[in-house]
Amino acid sequence: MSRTREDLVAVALRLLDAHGLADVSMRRVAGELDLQPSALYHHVASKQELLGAVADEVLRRGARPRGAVTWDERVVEVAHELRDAMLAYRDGAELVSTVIAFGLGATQPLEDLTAALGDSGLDESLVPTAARTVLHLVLGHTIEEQTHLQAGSAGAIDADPLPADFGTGLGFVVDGIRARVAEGSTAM
Amino acid sequence: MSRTREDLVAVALRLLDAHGLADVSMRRVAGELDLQPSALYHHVASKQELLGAVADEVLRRGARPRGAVTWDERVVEVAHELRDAMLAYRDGAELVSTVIAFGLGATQPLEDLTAALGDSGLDESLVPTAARTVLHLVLGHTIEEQTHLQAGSAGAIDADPLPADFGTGLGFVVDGIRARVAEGSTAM
DNA sequence: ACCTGAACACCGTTCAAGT
DNA sequence: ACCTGAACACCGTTCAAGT
Repeated sequence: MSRTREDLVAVALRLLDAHGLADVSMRRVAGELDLQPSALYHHVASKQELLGAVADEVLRRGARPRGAVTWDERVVEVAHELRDAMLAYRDGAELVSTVIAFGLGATQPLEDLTAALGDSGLDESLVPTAARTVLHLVLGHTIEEQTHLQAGSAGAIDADPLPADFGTGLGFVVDGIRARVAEGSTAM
Repeated sequence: MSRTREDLVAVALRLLDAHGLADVSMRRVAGELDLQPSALYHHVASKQELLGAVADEVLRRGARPRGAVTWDERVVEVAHELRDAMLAYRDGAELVSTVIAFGLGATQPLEDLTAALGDSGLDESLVPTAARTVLHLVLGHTIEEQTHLQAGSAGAIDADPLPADFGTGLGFVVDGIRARVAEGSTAM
């Protein structure tokens, strides 16, 4: 039977979780599918496109029902969902960050944050910046957290404390946005 | 004459700025110095160590005299210095972020932010998280800004607006930290 | 449409041997 | 101490040819 794009994504995701991002190569993916490397290019245009699809799959699998009603609780909810989705796969945070940086996928989190902040009453010219500020914090924190966790699980005496607390860092940013929301509404 | 470690760093920095991070390879650096690739390993232990030294050099060259006296002005000053230092070299933000993530250098910015926040009156247990929150924002924002600027200079009709404003995003974070400082001092 | 086989132009790193 | 030469074990991508 002929392989599908979904087969490539599934194999790449398995290699990612088992061996890390550095071991997700086109040649390895092809080998797992008993194909020549060149055959992959019938299903994806490039390795970057494949990684984009893998990142989207990581986020899709981490999707959860949302319960928050206020904008600030919604932002915190989306941030936690994103973090947990990335932590669920080895090198997940590095993968998603890379894909976002190169503009090849993983656009949902920014859209969700933008939607939540659109309901905040924040001046609409500030919404894109606020959404990106939250996104950058979540990505940066989670890369650091995951590196730390993976380093701990492979060796070390075990479980020294994380260098930063996610909820606290997120609180700084949300509090800063909230202050600007209040400022805007009193100026009206 | 025999080459020094500083020669490798200088060549790598030149390749970085001229061709981008992807073109900084051990073989290219060796070629520029008329050396065999294996000869580089007499001066650095690995490519990662060389990139760490290059990142430190980028930051060293971007160092400026500091004028701010209050903790919040100092944080903003350090943040702008870091951003400008990275923007001064092609792929500078990606390089510094990678080096920080892998723990191979570029430790000065976090130290500077930690020092500034140590004078804020913020509960000392929150200082590491606050410093990292600022650092993650600066790195994430600047990677995005530099990608956008480099994409614009290579092609496009030119200069569409940046997706986020640095000062505004930094303001959200600093305001959030300031709110916690105020909270701590009233609780005392 | 899907795949093979072969090639092109590369990588980082190790190690015996030379001076 | 510093470097060469050769090797090892890889990369992403293209393209003519097969079925």
